Amino acid sequence: MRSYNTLEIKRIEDKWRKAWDEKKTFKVSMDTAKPKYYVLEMFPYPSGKIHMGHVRNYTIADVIARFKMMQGFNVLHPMGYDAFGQPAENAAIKNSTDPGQWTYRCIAQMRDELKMMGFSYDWDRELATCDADYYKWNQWIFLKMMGKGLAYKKASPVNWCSSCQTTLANEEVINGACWRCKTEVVQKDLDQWYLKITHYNDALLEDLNKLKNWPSRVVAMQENWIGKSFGVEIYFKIKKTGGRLPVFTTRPDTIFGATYVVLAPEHPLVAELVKGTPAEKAVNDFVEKTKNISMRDRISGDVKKDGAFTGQYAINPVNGEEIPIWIGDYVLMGYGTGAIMAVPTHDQRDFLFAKEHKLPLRIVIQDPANPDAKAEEMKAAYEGEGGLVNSKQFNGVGNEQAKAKISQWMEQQAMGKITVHWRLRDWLISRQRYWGTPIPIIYCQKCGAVPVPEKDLPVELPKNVKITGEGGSPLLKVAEFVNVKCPKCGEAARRETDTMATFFDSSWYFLRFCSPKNSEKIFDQKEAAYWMPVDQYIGGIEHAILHLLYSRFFTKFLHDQGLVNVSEPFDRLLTQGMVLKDGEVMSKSRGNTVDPDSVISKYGADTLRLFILFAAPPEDQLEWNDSAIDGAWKFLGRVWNLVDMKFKPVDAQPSASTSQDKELDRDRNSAIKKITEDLSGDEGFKFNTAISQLMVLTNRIEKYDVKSPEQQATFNQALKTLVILLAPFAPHVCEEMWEMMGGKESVVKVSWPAFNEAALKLDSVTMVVQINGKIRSKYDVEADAAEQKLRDLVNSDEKLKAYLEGKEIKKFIVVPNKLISIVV
RNA sequence: GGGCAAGUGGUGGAAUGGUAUACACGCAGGACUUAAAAUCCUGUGGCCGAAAGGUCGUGAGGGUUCGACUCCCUCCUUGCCCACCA
Repeated sequence: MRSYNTLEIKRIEDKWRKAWDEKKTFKVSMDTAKPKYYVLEMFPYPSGKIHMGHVRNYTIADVIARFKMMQGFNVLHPMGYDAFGQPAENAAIKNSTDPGQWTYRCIAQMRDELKMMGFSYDWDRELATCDADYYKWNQWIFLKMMGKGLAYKKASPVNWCSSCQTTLANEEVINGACWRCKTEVVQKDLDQWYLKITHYNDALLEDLNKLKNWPSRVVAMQENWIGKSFGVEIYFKIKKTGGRLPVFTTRPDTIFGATYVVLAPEHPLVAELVKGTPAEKAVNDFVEKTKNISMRDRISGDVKKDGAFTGQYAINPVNGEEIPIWIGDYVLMGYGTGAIMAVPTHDQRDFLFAKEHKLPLRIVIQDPANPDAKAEEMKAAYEGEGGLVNSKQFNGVGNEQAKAKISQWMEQQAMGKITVHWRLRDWLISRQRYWGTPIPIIYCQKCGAVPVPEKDLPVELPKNVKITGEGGSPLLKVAEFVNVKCPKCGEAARRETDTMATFFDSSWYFLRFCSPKNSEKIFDQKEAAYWMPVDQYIGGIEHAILHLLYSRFFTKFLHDQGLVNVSEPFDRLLTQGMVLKDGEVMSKSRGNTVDPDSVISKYGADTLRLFILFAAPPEDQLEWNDSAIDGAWKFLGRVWNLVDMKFKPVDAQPSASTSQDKELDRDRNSAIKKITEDLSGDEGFKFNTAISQLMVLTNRIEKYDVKSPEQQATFNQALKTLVILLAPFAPHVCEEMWEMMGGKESVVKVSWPAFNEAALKLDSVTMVVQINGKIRSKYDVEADAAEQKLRDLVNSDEKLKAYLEGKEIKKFIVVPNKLISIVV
């Protein structure tokens, strides 16, 4: 008898981790004869220690990977590190170390911790984005995009984080603050590199329809972010100059109700409009004032609508009316044309602005519930539906219908143009930081911005650079990096010193995993054609927009270059829930973390894996519970004891003679069926119920009474099945038990068992009798009993007499093998 | 303001039209032990009842149905995402 205790478990886990490493059990290569399965978790930033969020994410992936291996798939399950980024620089400043050294040290530690969990990675494919042979291909992609006009430089107001001393993408600004450090973001005019993600507006939106196996909320979030809106660009005329003033609206049905026009303070026409007029000073003061307000305050939901009158008028093309031109801080330069027509009666924001500045109102849509409404008496804008009024030839038309009619009419009359506007902006990728991929550009006095020739890639990031955090790219101070010759004309030139946003690195790593060692190409096309798409992707919901949108963009670009044959990278997506402690997200700053290390040293990795999957469905939040983990430990101990003490090799065929034999075989088969379904993921992965089914089978096996060699064979068969089914969840201890039961090779090489439908059939079933919807009796009857037989049973039932006597049976409903429902 | 989830015992959760609370945690009682830990056994939604049994019960209210945690309508609460986007 071998005891089941912490020490023994530690010995077993070490033994099998070593065996997997030495035998390269999880090494995989392309094999067109076998069906492939690519399972991938969002790779970590290597901060050193793994946390429970990682454990949860990677355990989910590992169970799927191992299950698919046992089902006979050729499974690609790689791991790598998203290794560029600011924390390394921050650590460098704090500890005066080199970001590179710090990062590689963290990677080494992280690798050890991942190995402790027993994950089934093909370690030969490991990569880190800070390796030059990885980021070389970042530069390559950048140049390819540039060649297609999809990477370009422009001067524009950008989001600037004064704490991180760098620019940020729109996607990195959360509620007007930096996503990383929560510092308020300010606008700065800078000349920066952009990727033209908007080139793929339509495809990114359209193809969301293909993502049937993504959580609907992620699809909705992306749809929202891309933000397609249909409307009309209406050409107002500026009275003074006769120039054209286009405004964008999604409500052309309200055009006859426009009583003023508002421009964004940043609108290029503002200065020209007021130059030399009495309004000039007031307007310029207002523009200055808005500039100094942070974006966060400007969009803080404050309903007060500030603005200033330009003294100028615009002419409404549909009726020739002259209406005042204002500027207002509620109009944003970044959307539409940066100018709006205001219809205060039917838009709440316009309503508030009109009230604030005493501007006129006119009703053009009649509220059916309040047909005699007076514009002057309105307390709020009416934004509902209704028939048009005060709208000339369109009076009486329903406003939804009027949208189309008026749009078409305006287009015919050349008063405007039917247009589509997008919320999605081009992606700003320049970062004034050191620890990232150098942007492969050389600036020459004569030739301008010259791409570094492909043969000169990678542009290597210089080592031993002093990081001070004092602003400006640290690379600026590295003379031998900056001063180069122009690749075109050979004259002295200057290298770009900004690096790429790290989201660039993670936008295509799943492709590199297909052939990570290829030094000739970004990836081997044949390998990518075989492995892509990722069949199952797993990660946190926090990447619902950023990373997942960028990855889709890159895949579409590389698809268009003919490099990859899929246009969407991830077939199925699972967003796992957060791990909580005491009702709050586990985090260092809250001080409520549980260290996976300490759990592993007490219980082993298998218990941790089992608990984290059992405690909640994968998408839900998971509340950490120190005592509940004992349950997982005890369960593994019970299975262990069965194998250790009750398993006895026997030369006999399984018995099926007694009812308990048949029952055990039925339990075995139904466990196979249920667990196979739960792990298939067709209706979501249900690890928690799969584990409960393993517990049920264990309970049944424990109760089974062995009295003959044949019954020992039945018992052995059930126990072997249990260990096989448990193996993806608790791989170390299952390898050991499999070996104890005579297994010659790794349990992951054993085929996943099939279930026998016939064995699931019950001889007798419990049927429930309902009278008027209430349960009044139960019978054990043979399966598939005829209705007449059930009627006889009901009629002879003494218990039911009280309910049936003297009453007429109106309905007699039989649900086969489940229940009888009687209505009296 | 818009969108998406979710609301079930003391706790995590199960059941997607058919016996609500599977499986665990916790708790209570018992066995083993000098004792404890570990392990094993039994019980465990509320109320009434000695028991048999009855009755109520899945956020609230209504509806469909022989039958509703499940479907429909109205509302409440919580979480997440988006948001002066015209």
